[in-house]
Amino acid sequence: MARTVKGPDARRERWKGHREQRRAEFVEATIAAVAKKGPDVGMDDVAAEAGVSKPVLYRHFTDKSDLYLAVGQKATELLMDRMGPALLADGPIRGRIAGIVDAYLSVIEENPNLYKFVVKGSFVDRPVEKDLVAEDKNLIATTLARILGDYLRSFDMDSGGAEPWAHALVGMVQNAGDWWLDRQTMSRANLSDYLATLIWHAIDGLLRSAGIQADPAQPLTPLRLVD
Amino acid sequence: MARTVKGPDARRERWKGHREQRRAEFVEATIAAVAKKGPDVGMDDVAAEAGVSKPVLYRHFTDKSDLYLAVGQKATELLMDRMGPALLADGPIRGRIAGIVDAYLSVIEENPNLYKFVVKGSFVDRPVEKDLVAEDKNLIATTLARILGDYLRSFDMDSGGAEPWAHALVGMVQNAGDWWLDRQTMSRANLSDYLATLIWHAIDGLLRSAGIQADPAQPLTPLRLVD
DNA sequence: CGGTAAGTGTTACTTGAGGTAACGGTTACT
DNA sequence: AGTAACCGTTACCTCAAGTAACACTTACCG
Repeated sequence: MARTVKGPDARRERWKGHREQRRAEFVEATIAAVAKKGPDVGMDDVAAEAGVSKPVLYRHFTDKSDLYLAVGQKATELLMDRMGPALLADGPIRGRIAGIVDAYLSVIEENPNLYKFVVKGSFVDRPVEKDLVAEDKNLIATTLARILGDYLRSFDMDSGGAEPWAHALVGMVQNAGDWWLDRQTMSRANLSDYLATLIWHAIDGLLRSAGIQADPAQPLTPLRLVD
Repeated sequence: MARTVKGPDARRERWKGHREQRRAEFVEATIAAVAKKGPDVGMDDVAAEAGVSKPVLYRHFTDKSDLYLAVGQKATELLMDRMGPALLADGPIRGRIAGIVDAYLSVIEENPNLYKFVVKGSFVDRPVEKDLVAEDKNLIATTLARILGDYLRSFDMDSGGAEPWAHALVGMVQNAGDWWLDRQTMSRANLSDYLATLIWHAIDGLLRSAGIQADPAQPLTPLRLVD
């Protein structure tokens, strides 16, 4: 009798890990199928690529858009794994900027097909309720806004522009990245440097306009006031 | 005999203007239908909105994506009518920047639904061969690159960055605009000013780094060398 | 005025891809 | 032995894009 207490049924738990692994496997299959047949593959194609027939796919994903979201999640992970450290890294400001920009560019350079697939989003017919790309951009922009706001406040400057500026910077890097990905007319290092230069000058200009002379080779944090 | 030379047949020409007018009418109907039923309207809905049945629509548009392109074209016109003058306008550089940015923001502010419809592009199932949004961005970026390149060259500076910077600026304004359109937490004038400030500082910084002191209140052209 | 080339419009169909029903087999906990 | 989870299949349903076929109108053409 007492043994029935030990949990609903071990059979229910037995597969927990397995299901996730299977989903991941289908996500990979989708990416592979997209690489082969372009971004407008069908569910049949994906299933075939996974060596399986359609209903199996639908046991693991409720929907085409569910599958799309899973692929997007995977892409988000790839991106954030690289962006996170770059965003949090400490050090000279100019170098930090270049690091963040280059982290982004390296990810899209290494996974151009996946990137386009997720961003264009033409895989799903109906608009998806959860816009992963927008969420990612928001997450990055929010982080950036915090960093930037802190930075400005550390100089006792008005930080009202931090949020719009953060979103502006995100769009800036993304669009420049898109352009670069299409016609690769310069090296990644070159582009990173151009963009970092632009961003640094913008920030430097903001500080100058408040009468502050910042050194691009100096880290941010040491400058922070000790409240 | 000689009269047969005067053209194939007047009956063929009779409708030329009419067809275009009809297309425009359906484009309007599409915009209206989208406003009513969200961005995932069907062809039936559009036809109904126009007070007509589906095959009529298909006499004027080969395709759903053809209709989408026509709507996009219309949007492009709206945008370019406002951006063109702003881009070509002469005057103090700082004001020019603000003018260009504000021109863009005013268009998306006045036509938010149309803007989202065209940019999200979820109306078409299959990816469209002609990416209008990309084309528009390219056109603007190219114009910007020319202006910026000329400006830098007028100071005998390296203009290699003009192209990536132009694309960066386009993405910057677009993304900030998207963010602003979603949560309208500040006035348009405010955002324009923030963005213009950022851009001006970036440009000013580039010049400074070359030892040039530019005045934001001075127009560009007078500065140009007289070759 | 008869012929014809454009247009107007309709209802009823075909097609293709997303998604489901219903069925049977396998594994391993209870 | 029983059963709860999975594996997998073929054959179907559904819905929206796009088409076929048919009928009527207008006005140029000879």
